[in-house]
Amino acid sequence: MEPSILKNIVKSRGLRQSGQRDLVMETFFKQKGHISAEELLSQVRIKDKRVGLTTIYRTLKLLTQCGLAVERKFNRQESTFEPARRGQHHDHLICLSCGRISEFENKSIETLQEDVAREHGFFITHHVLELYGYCLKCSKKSEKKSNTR
Amino acid sequence: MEPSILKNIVKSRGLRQSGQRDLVMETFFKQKGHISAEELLSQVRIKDKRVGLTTIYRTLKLLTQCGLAVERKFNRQESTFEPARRGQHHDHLICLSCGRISEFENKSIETLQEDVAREHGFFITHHVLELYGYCLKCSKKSEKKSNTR
DNA sequence: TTTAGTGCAAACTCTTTGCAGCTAA
DNA sequence: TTAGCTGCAAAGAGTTTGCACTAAA
Repeated sequence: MEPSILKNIVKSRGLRQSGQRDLVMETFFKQKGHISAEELLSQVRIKDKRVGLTTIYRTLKLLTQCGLAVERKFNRQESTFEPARRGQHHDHLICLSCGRISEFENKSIETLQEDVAREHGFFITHHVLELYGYCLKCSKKSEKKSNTR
Repeated sequence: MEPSILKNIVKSRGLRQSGQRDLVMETFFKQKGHISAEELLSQVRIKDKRVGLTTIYRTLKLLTQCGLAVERKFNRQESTFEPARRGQHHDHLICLSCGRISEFENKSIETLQEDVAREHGFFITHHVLELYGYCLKCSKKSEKKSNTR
């Protein structure tokens, strides 16, 4: 899916195709979840040890600018990136224990957001909705622990 | 309101009362909105030029740990802090043009969030809902500009 | 007198930039 | 041949930490 779009963008912007960039992009789109620059680097370095962090950042920036990647900052300092899926907005559940990130979509919430915006004379371009807490697995674990205590 | 709570915390933790910390806290609770460490420093330095950024960060951390302040990261790298109001959760509208932050509360959205969490077997501890876009003033400005163009 | 608090400078984390060499077109 | 691409090292921004000094109790 992505490769052709990518090649067009690379061409139309007068950019060059390069081995490193191809590898970074390929690796990025192969994984599905949220990945940090550092994590992507170590994935990429499995195939080519010479790639630098700078190239990772530059490629991710390029992808983000083209709308092919989305940058997010959850809890932490560091950014994570995920492949953009056209027209498919979604929000996130972030487990504070295991760090797992799941996604959800809820049209009713978005409608209510628009209502809020209207009341405030505000025009929404985008939003961030992140639910922090504990996933099923981690809730069960801590339940067990507190029972046997 | 806050001073007594503060003094109790300071006492109960074996901390000392100090001029700088008092000034930082006083300045912080006097303003209502969202303020960055850097901004708070310049406010504080109006009254006492010798206070350092370190003290600001240390005091804000203390307040955050005590639950008297809430740290938020909107768009940018830098954190902003706001006085916590007990039991009063609210979410934010952030104008991308003028940077103004307004607040709202919407129980229906929160109920829907709980529904989503239940579906995923997820236990929510807290959430972040930020609506980015343009406030009324800024929308009007850009409208004018594009009309006269 | 003791020990927490302070400011400075240095360190740290994550990200970006300058630069000289490299390489696709 | 000529730009864009690269990795490295250095620089940035925001925040934290080590340290010697100061000051509250």
